Amino acid sequence: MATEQIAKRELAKAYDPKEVEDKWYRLWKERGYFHEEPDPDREPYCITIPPPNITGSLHMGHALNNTILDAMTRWHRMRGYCTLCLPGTDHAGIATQAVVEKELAREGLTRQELGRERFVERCWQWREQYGTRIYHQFERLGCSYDWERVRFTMDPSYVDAIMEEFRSWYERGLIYRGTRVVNWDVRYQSAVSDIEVITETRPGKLYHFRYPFADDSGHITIATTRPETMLGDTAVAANPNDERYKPLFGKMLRLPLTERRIPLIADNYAKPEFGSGAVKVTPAHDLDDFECGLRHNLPQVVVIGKDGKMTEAAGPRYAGLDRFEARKRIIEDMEALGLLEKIEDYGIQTPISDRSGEIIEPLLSEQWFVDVKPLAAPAIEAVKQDKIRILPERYKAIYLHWMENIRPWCISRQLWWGHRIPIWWTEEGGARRHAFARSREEAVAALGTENVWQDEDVLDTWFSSALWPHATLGWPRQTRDLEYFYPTNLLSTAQEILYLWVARMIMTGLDFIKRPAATTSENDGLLEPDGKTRAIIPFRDVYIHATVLDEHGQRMSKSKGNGIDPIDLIDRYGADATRFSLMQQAGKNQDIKYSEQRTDVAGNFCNKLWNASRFVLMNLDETVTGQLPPEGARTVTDRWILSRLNETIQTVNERLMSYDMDDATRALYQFLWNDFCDWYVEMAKPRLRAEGAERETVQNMLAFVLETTLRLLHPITPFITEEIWQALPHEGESILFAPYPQPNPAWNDPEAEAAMAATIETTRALRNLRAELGIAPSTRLSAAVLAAEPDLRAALTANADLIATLARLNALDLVEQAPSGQTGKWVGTPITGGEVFLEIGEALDLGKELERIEKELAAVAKEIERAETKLQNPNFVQRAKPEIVALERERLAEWQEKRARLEERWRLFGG
RNA sequence: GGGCGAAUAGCUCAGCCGGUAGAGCGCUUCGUUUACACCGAAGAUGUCGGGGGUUCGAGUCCCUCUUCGCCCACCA
Repeated sequence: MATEQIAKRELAKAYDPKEVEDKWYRLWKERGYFHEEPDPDREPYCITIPPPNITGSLHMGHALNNTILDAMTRWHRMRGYCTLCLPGTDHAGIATQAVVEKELAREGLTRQELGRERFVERCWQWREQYGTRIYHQFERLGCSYDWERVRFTMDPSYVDAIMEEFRSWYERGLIYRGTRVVNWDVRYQSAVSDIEVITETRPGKLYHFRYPFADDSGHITIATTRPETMLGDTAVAANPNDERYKPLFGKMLRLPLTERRIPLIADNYAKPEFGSGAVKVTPAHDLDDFECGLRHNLPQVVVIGKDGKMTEAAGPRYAGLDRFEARKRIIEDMEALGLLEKIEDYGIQTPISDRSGEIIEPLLSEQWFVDVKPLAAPAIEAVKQDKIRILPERYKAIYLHWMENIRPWCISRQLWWGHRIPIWWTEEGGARRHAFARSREEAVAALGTENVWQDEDVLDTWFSSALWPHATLGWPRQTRDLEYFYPTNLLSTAQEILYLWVARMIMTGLDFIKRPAATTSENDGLLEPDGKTRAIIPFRDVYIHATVLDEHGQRMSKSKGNGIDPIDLIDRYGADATRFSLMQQAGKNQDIKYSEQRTDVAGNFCNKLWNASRFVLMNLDETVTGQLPPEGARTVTDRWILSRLNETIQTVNERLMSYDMDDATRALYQFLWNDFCDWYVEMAKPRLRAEGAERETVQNMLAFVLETTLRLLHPITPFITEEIWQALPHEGESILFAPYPQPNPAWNDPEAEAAMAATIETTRALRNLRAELGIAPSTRLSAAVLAAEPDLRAALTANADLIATLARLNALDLVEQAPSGQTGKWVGTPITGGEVFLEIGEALDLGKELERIEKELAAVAKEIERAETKLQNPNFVQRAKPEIVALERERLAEWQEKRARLEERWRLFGG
């Protein structure tokens, strides 16, 4: 196949991304290019991709991230690393349960009607059917992931890892059962963790209620945004230093609408400056109140149930009402009792469940928690010591701050889809006991009775994804993959899951993966207190990519309908263009306003590459090897393009290394379009018309530079580069494994760069003259260059013919002195170190030419004035760095010379 | 309430260690020159958000204000 391509040495006339991309992806995959076995003779490079939810389909954030991941993978593969990029998916507890429940609802069913077992079966069916759709989308994007190593967070081997994690933490007492106020999602009827709650300021009301003293000696006013919780109040608190309440502490109040008597207590939690200074305390429905309640031994009265409806404890008048219905009735009732003092408009900080969008109900309930403090300590150290690098650097501080203030992690979820908590219970004589067990048998053995049942809850999805890097590589088994590929190299992800996921992977990695210090390097992790083992980091670099927003800077969301579908972009512009445009915008920025115009531009770039390649290919003889011609054969332009290429190679490698993909992409764009196409290819044209050595040299140069550029571009635009590379003379079976270009100091050539700069300036000056005089490009003229400076003369000697061709002239002569006495035939304009002239025949309008010269003179005068002012400032001359002063003097001299030449022409034309 | 980021041409964005403000798109004028009109050539376009400060010199460093965005936070 590949050999047929080589023999053809041509490309289709029009670039069709779809055809090229489908063909190559199939081939790469068939040939197993993405799969590598551990190779001890090479360095490993490994990425375990952030597993998308099985409910997910590719969005722009995925497209950006996976382009970055694949580009990094391809770059390292080409650099000779033994490379693994491991894909997978996440079972996504709440999200999946939600879609399956929705599906059931269409059939008129609820999960309760179906029963747990059958519901979980339905979830599995769903995942079989739709759970891997996104893999195909990754393929469309060109991701070179190892499809032989895909992992799912509910694979049996992955479950082993979760069991091991749970067992270890449970046995060490890090997992505990606790009764606390948790964030309750009323829609899904499950607890969610703090970081799955988003706070929104919503317009609302602040209600001021009066609570009378039990002895009818007056009342205390309290304020609340959630009146329905008052039914669960078990105290009113005021600040111990609040003079207004000091004499009253200990007195009892009558809680309106109930028969309850509650005390006025003193607690620092009450802020004297807020409202009346007194605050109602509802230990069962507010985290602060809960803690306050613990301090004062207050009863906890649950008045809102898990379904969001009022409980029996709320009293017969309210029980069974929805929480917001109850709120209305309570306000009415309080008003009727004359206990509603006032209602104010108020912006309420409202907790919203990230998943369901429901208002979170803080609720007292029994849950499983992980005490993460001891796990956080090493995770802080590893980042502080830069064993793990977090980029852009600003996220390091954010991470550290969060980790240092980390709170217990609620890991139980009242869902059915997920990993059921491996805890078994038994009850004897009213006393309950529990033990860790992977199965009923283990449970019976552990608890010593047949009367056992498993905990009903499942684990937080992040409890499983926290193990991703090592569990996907085989842990808890000591596999070859784990040994070789761990620690992984890069974790690139969105900023919103820095805490949810990244922090937790760092904690589990360091906690579970330990290796003998002697066999590891200092960079691999943290030395344990015993001095003999090392806790190993999960990855070396964390890169936080930008958020992709729409072109108006709005977050893309389904409800707003402003999302861009990357697959749609790929269909219309090609995966290469989509990837290129994403990489062009992927740097250290916080967000990307994505406009389709960027993809369009990237598509044009691919097209340009395609056509330039067609040109090169159609000008190659069969004998061309694509080897770099020997130094002696290279012309100034050849040396120049090599020098430019070398700089590009250096920039691209450096910038990829620091995750400045935007800079790398820009450098490639500019090199290919401006240096290679605009100048080198144009200058190659006349040389290709020559015969023999001259033609052969330029053919080989074109092939060599283009082939190198393709390799440089391949991580960003994999498909088009493979297609063209196969048609060019090349070594190897696929560009995937071709060596990535490395800088070669020998190609660095300031002399050639200077000569080309002069050539370009001269060409432009001539074109500009022509355009300003309105001479049709088809009119052939003669021109002359007066090279007053030896440098300019040297630079131009070799390129005069090329300049003539590029400026579309009959001939360009290098002359000793300005053509004079021929007013009306010659026009001229100064350039650096000399002057260019165009012989335009008799048609010149003298008045117009004078005007043109005067315009130029005015511009030059401005520059001279600026430089002179600067140089006349004694402070500048004395204090600025000498080389800066010298440079300024040089510039002034240059401008003065230009002025002299212009003035001379002005006089010549009768000014 | 804390923290972070952004503000540069009409639009989207580059500008590293302070030393003559750049690109792409759009715009104007030309153009079928044997790769490309998804192109080429020539052009026009800026109080670098405001105000202070440091400096011979500030888009770049410091302070401050304004606007927008993000993250964190238990204020009823």
